[in-house]
Amino acid sequence: MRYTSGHKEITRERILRAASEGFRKKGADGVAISDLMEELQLTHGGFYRHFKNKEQLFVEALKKAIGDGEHFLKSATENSPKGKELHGIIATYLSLEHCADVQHGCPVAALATEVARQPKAVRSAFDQAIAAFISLVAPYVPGKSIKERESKARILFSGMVGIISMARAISDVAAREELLKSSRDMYIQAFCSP
Amino acid sequence: MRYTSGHKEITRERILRAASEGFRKKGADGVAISDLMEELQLTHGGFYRHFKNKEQLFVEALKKAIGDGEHFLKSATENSPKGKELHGIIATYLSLEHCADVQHGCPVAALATEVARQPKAVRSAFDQAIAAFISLVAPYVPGKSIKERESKARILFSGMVGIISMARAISDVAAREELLKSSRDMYIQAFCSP
DNA sequence: TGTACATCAGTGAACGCGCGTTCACTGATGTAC
DNA sequence: TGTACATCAGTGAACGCGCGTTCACTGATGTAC
Repeated sequence: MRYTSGHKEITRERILRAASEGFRKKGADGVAISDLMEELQLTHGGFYRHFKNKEQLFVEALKKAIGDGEHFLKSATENSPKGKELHGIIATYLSLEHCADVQHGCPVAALATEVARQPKAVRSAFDQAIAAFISLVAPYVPGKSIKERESKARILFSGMVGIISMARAISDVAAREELLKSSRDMYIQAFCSP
Repeated sequence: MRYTSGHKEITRERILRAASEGFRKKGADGVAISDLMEELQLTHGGFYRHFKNKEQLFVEALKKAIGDGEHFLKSATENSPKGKELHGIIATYLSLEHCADVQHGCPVAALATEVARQPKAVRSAFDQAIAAFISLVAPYVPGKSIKERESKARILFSGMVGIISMARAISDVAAREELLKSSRDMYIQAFCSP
């Protein structure tokens, strides 16, 4: 072979990373394969040595983004002081930094309205993302039963997704920051007290 | 002229209505001008007698959808029993019917993540939609000052947008209905008590 | 009232571009002998 | 150890399609005279 062993897998990973950021930043229809490959100093023809087609790329890129999100969330809660985990999650999720950094942020907040129109394979991956978030967050949400904690976690997550996607759509900077700040306060108050 | 006076404006309105529903259902990139015109039994060439280009169509269609939303909201609150207006707004917005009927539903919930990537003209229209919703809803939100009511209305709206767009993205029907039901209860409880 | 011309909403062929996908080819390395 | 052949990640031209946009044309009605 022309390249060292493991080379192919490395290239595949590079494509996936670029795609997972590209899709979040530019949307499901906003990423052209030729641009994506060019970004990695490759030509578009080689893409099909790694993926069957663009849909497969989208699904795998979404899963990658979800995996990153889980990892981030896990390490964030582990590094939070005991009893302050949920507070930390909310403050981070609704931060100016997360809002400004679409390409590295939560894929659900970046792609929610578009995913609703995607084929089944994509939507199933999405279901997984939500389930993952819920099971990671639920333990820190106050509530009498697991069911209640999970239900609250779902509402919290959906709400925060809405805030971030709205904040990104708003063109007025001051209004955006005000929304983030006030919702952060309100969500912490609503979800972090027993 | 070949057509009766007022004919042109009627056609323009028909195009706008079809577009405003089409964009909500299929997304900003999902509506082809030729399909849109065919739906109205017209040919694609005539489109440019009515609109400069597709971007203008999108902006005007979005504004139309926003106008419809305001109208709907206004009549809904007027027909609610006194003191129950906010309860009615939340229950309607988070209903199964609204969730299932994207094309006639809230344009913000249908297009939020895509609008963030659109040009300024679109995003300004979006800002207006939010402002309109807020000023219509704020009077019914409990709070000490106008500022507090408006701030709460913004958080409520963003949260509901998130719930609906997530519910639509989720492929599992039972999970979707559970999310809508439980969030409806929680939002009513959180926002409708003084 | 009748005739000639202007208007303009709508038609449909054509253009150009972007983009997903295919395919014959390259050339460095691995393997068989 | 050396030679012949196979492999396959990556190349870049080419294909085909969808779609936004343009444009010469149509033909019924309005207007000027």
